[in-house]
Amino acid sequence: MNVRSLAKAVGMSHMTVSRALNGSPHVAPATRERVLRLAQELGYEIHGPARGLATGKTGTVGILYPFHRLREIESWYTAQLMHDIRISLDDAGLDSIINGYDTATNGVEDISRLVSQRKVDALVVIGNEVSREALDTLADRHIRYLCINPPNEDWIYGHSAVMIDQALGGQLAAQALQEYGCTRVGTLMEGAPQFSHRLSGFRRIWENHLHLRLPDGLYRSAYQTITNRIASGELPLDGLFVGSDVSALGAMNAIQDAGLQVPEDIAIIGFDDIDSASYSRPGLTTIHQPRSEVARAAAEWVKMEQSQIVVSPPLVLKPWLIARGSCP
Amino acid sequence: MNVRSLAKAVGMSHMTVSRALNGSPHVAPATRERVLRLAQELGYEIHGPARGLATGKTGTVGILYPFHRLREIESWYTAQLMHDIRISLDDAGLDSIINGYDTATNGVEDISRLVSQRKVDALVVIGNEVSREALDTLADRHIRYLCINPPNEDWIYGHSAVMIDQALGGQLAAQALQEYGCTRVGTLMEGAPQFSHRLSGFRRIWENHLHLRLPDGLYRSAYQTITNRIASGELPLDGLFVGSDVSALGAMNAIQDAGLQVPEDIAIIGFDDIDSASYSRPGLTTIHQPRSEVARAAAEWVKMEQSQIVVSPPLVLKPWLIARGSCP
DNA sequence: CTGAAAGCGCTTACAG
DNA sequence: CTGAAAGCGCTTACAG
Repeated sequence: MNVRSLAKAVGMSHMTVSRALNGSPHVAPATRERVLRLAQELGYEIHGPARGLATGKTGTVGILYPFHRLREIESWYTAQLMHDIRISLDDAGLDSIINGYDTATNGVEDISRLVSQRKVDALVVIGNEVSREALDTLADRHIRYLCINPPNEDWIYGHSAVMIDQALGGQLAAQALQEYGCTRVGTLMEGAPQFSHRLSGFRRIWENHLHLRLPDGLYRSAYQTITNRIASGELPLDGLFVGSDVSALGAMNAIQDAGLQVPEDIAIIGFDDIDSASYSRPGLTTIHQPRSEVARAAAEWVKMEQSQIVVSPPLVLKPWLIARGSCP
Repeated sequence: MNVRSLAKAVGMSHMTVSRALNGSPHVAPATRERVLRLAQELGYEIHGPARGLATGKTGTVGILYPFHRLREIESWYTAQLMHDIRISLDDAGLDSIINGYDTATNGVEDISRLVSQRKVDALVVIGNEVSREALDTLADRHIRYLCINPPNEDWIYGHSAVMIDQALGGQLAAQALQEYGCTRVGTLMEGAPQFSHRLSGFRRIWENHLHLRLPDGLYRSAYQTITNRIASGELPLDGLFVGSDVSALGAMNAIQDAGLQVPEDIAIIGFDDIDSASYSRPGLTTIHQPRSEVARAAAEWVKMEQSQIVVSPPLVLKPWLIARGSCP
C-alpha cells in the first residue's frame, strides 16, 4: 500500500493524495475528506524513509547522553531527564533515537553520526561531559543541536543550550547549612565541571570547608570515602553538601552505618532531587533541578528549529531547595 | 557528498563505490581500500533514508515500554532493562527508537506505528501490559517483534519472547521466609498478571497468607497501605513478600516509620533487584531478575531475525534470591 | 571485477 | 484545485 495504490482507490492522481495527506491548502475539502477516510480504512501509513529522502526531514530527534557504554547508567537524574525530554518530543509528534556518547574520546563522529546519516533532524546533547571542540564542530557542520546542562563556561554562550544555574544551587545549599546552625561544613563531589560550579556557589557563603573529592558518581565510592574518613577519625563536621543525590545517599548510609545520626550529628544536603531522595530515612534534603522545565524547553527549541536554524541564547533555569529530614 | 561525488573522486562508477562500502566480495581489494580511505577523508556518510528506501532496512529497532505518558516512569527496573537492551543493540550496530505504549487503550496502531512507517525494522516490546490482540495483530501483519517479560499465559508460546519465571520467583521468596522461621506471612502487590504469577508461586509454599492488593506500583501507595494497616492494628505479620522493590521500599519505610523493626518484627522480600534495593537501611532482600541476560537475548534475537523471520520458542530465564538485611 | 538502467515511495516545482 | 515530470541517494538485478 503506497500513495499510488491509495490514489487509484480514491480515483485521483497520487499527487493530490500526497497533498491531502500533508494538509496542503491546495486541496478541495471534500477531496481531503475522502482521501483521509480511505487512508484510514485501507491502513495506509506513509513510508518514513521515502518522505525523508524527498524532504530531508525524518521526524526523529537524537537524544545523546554521556557514557556510551563505559559504565552503568547510574545517574537516575539523567535517566529521568531523558524520559521527560522524550515525552515532550513525543507530544510534538517527534520520535526519539536515544544513544550514548563516549566521554573518554569525546569524538565528534560519535556524536554527529546520527545527523550525518540523516537518521535524525536534530540532536539534544545532554551533559557536562561534551567538549567545546565537539560543539564547535557540530556548529561548523550546520548540525542542529541543543545542549542540556552543558559546561557552564563562557564559550557556551555561542551555542543553543538549556542549563541550570549550578552555582546558585551550591549557594542555596550553603545558605541552608548556615541557617541550620552548622559551624564546620564539608563538601563531597566529583571533579567534573558542573561540580566545580556547585562548589564555587557554595564558597560564596563558606570560604573555609573540608573538601573531599570523589573519583566518580557511584554510590559505593561515596560510601567508601566517608566510611574511611570516619574510621580514621577525620570527619570533624556537622554539615555536608554532596554533589549528587546518589553520592549523598552513599554518604548518609556510611554515616549511619558508622553509628552517627543524621541530621543530629551531621546534616546532609544532596543535589538533583531524584525520586529516591524521598525514599531514604531520613529523607534527603536536596537541591531540586527543574527537570520538566528543561524538557519542555528542549521540545520548544526543536519545534522552533524545524522552521529555521536558531542559535537562541542559552536559557538558564534556577534550582531550589527541597527540605527533608536529613537537615534539622 | 553522496555516492556519485565520492565515485567521481575515486574515479569509478558509483556502483563500485556502493559495493565497496557495503563489503561486497565482488570488488577488488585494492579498489575497496581506496574507496574506504577516500570516504573517510572526505567525510562521506551513507544517507540512511535512501538506503532504507532501496533495501527496506533501517538499521533501527523500536523499543516499546508500557505507560505512554500516563504516569511517571517510576519503574527503575524497566528503565534499567531498556538501557541494557539499548546497549546490546548498539553493540550489534543498531540504533534504538524508544517509545511508550498506552496500556489503557492498548491500541495496536500505537504499538505498530514505527514499523508501519518503516522507521524501524523490528520491535522489542517490554511489559506484561501488552494484550494478546495486539500481539496477534503484529503477527498477522508480519511485523517482527520480540516480547520481553510478556504475560506468562499459554498463548504467549505462539510468539517470540524472552521471559522470567515469575512463579519461581514467588516460590523462592516463600521458601526464604519459611527458612527464616516466619510463621505469619503476607503479600503486597498489584493485580496485574505478572504479580498473579509471582503470587501463585508463593502459594506453592504458603497456602494461607494475608494478601494486600495495591492499586499501582508507586512508592507512596505501598507506604500508605502499610501505614493504614498498622494504624488500625491489622498487620499481624512477621514476614512480607512485596511484588516490586519500589513498593517494598515504601512498605519498609512505613513499617520503620511506625516504630517497628525490620527484620526483627517483620522480614521483607522484594522483587526486581533494582539499584536502590542496596541503598536502603537495612538493605532489601529481593528476587533478582537477570536483566543483562534478557538484554543479551534480545540483541541475539534481533540479529537472527535480520536474516529470517523466526518465531523462536519463548526463552524462560530463572530469577534468584539476593539476601540483604531486610531478612534475618 | 565493473558499469548503465530501473526502481524504492515520496515531494518540490512547474504546468494547466 | 489537480496532474505529469523529475529527482531525493541509494541498491538490486541484469549485462558485460
